[in-house]
Amino acid sequence: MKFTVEEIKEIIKKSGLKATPQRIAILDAVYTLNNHPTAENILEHIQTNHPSIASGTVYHVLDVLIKNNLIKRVKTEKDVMRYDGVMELHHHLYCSECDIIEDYKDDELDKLLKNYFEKKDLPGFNIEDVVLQIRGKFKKC
Amino acid sequence: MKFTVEEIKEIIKKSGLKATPQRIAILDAVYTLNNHPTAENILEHIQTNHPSIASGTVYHVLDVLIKNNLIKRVKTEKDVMRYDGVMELHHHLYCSECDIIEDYKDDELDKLLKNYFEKKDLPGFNIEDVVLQIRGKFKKC
DNA sequence: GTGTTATCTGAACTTATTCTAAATTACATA
DNA sequence: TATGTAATTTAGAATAAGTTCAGATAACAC
Repeated sequence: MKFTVEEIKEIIKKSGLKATPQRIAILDAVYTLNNHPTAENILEHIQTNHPSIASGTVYHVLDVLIKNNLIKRVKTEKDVMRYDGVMELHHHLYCSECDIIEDYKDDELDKLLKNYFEKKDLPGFNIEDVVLQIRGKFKKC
Repeated sequence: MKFTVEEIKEIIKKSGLKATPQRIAILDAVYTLNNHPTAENILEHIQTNHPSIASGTVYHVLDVLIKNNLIKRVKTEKDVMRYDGVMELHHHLYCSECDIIEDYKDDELDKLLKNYFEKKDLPGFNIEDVVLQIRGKFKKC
């Protein structure tokens, strides 16, 4: 997922947000650091070109981007938050050895789940989306 | 899931651990506070009967219980960790309005997933288990 | 170009969790 | 039942992620 600065600016504006350099840099970082970066990772990455962006700004901008559906938080078992710029439905491979979280996408699986949950009614609960946590180990680990 | 103190003691010893009062109280709390408690919730709960258990002990004991497969961490989008005493395979309903995480268990679903992942080979990854994050909203919320 | 309002900065603050060194205790063995 | 020892717990200090705030700055509609 690689966009030009202009494209990122457009994405931000389309959500009704002001396209500040900070927001552009941070959204660009989430797109570029493809492996579900932490706020710390993002801060580090943007510091090369934008040495003066405050860490508080990174957290604040990330929240704004989440509220406007431009990025998502990733569920983990750690107390550091991680972010995801891929908004289309996809699943996650979690490695028990390393911190890498990899995307997993398969239409057959999504159809299977859609079918299942259309038949199955969960009383008292309205489903918005269903994401698989596929836990295991990368062979290289 | 309700056990007597003696039963909990047995569960701990069966894992080769010393059955200290702290471990018994904390594991009991995880079982009793059924809705995926935080360390804070656990500390609060045990303080009634064990006012002197240190908060550091709670964190440490929880780690020990995890390492010995007596409890699990629950993946969330928050920076507070939550714990789960139910070790058999099950899925989770996450509410977007409140902090409740509810268990979801269905054999049909598990069969479906088992089938799918037996056919599908994820190259470079060995699957240990697959848990669904079912995101949505409780009707009461 | 200007004004208004949203946004950003930097530093202080909060809070969950970890660390550490000394004190205590479970339990195997005598 | 008493004892020794290694494991565990304690209390409090340390850490680090994330939040807050008031003043400074800047985006963009006009």
